[in-house]
Amino acid sequence: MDSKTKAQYEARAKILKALAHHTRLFIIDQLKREKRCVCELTEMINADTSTVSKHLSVLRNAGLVKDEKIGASVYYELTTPCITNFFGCVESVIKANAELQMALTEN
Amino acid sequence: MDSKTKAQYEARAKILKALAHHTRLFIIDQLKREKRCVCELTEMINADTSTVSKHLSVLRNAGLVKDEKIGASVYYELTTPCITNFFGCVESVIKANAELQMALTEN
DNA sequence: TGTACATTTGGTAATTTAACCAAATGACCA
DNA sequence: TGGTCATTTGGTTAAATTACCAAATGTACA
Repeated sequence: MDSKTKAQYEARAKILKALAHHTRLFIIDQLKREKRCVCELTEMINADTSTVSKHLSVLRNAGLVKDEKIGASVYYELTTPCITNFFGCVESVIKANAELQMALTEN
Repeated sequence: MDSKTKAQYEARAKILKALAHHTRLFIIDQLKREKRCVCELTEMINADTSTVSKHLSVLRNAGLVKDEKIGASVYYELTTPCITNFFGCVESVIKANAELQMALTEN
């Protein structure tokens, strides 16, 4: 694997790393529906505001969301909604794993 | 976020975490083309065999690949090829980020 | 049986991640 | 201006991740 190829995979991995946390996946799902400010998201998620803010900055650094200040609040929205198309396939992996597990425990 | 919902997002995050490493993304791309054994993958990737083996076990634990022993070799293949459909959207995020970066550095 | 090859597993050190608290910054309004 | 709400940033700690080396396990074959 040459260094150029490696850099390309690293760029992809950066995006996936940003998605790879349950709180951030929840945020993505919420933003798919509508813009939300940090305080709204914080209320939905059971965590400190600073924790939610940091999750949002991870998503922002990956280019997955953008923010807009309105009054004292900062609203976040998805930059690339296609990102949620992926979850269908993720779900099918989860379902397949569950079925495999079922089949194994039957014995 | 109730505990059931949280568990669902954690299940998704587990899959994404398994994908979130440049070496594992490379492996996924290779396996999309054809089955490969650990030694073939190790030769393509510049890393120790044990490192590659551990990456494969991460993918296996997530249910993304399955293995089959043939002679002394273990061949890996994708369980759910749809996983690669996602990369198109990931690329579009990367491209958008690059364009944004260009626009910013122009000033 | 002995040797070589393929793979996995265990151990260690360095790095990254994530959560919370506390403090700083910024906006709004009485 | 002073107070309050919204958000971000810095600091600390605990846990997870990754890479490599060394050693164990399994397969094939002379």
